[in-house]
Amino acid sequence: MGRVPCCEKMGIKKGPWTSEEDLVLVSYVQQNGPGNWRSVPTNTGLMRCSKSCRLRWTNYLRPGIKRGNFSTQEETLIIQLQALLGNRWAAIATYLPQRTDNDIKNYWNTHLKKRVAKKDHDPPPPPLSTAPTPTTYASSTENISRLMEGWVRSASPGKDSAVLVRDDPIIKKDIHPTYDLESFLGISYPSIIPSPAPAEASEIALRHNHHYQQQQQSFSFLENWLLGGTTSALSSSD
DNA sequence: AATACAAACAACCGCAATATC
DNA sequence: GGATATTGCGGTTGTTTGTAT
Repeated sequence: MGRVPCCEKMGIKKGPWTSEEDLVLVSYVQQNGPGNWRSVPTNTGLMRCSKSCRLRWTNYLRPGIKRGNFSTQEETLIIQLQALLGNRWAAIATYLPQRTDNDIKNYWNTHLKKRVAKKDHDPPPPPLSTAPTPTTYASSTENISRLMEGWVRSASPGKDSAVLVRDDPIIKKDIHPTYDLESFLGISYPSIIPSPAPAEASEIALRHNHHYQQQQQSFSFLENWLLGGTTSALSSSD
């Protein structure tokens, strides 16, 4: 017996996700947590395969994702890590916790690969600062706000929709930067990633800090939105 | 203003690894 | 221990958007 597809092919919707679909997925994950993706289409009524749901969540809707332009530091880090690790995007992504592997991969393929090829003979990039410049770290707040923004325009806000972000179980299980690599690269991580420490301790610290930051952001926006401050919440999310 | 082309991004596909029964 | 289910990962493709002609 061969491997069965993750879902029936018939009736499965493909292509870009709509705001409504995003909301349904976010709402479901907030209630049930990520995982058991196979049951997501069944339980939500989404005409998407489980894999598509997982990918959408992982790459776009998951809390803590930073979107938008890559900073110079991030670029440099990606270039160095790619040189070291090759196209192991998931591994590289662990050093940029707020970027997805897909995002990094896309950025590499569209920007950095060419640049590196072009600058092969150029001097190496300057060393990374130990104090990363503040960046406009978006979180799920922005991701969700974007989809809500579109959704609010086309739907009644009274509609049964998102559930508050009350928990953040989404911490990649393999966030364990190799500290040897860190020292090799001459970098230090932002405060959310502790200095060399036992892997477990660092993961706990990371989880705690990450969790806290997201809660701060998610609560303010989502609670405002759900408690009636839709417009102001949307405009203040920037 | 219209068209062609390129770049950027989102999503899909297939395989591999891991978990569960 | 083997079969099956689930999840993760990397490569690739499709669509959208921006720019040049």
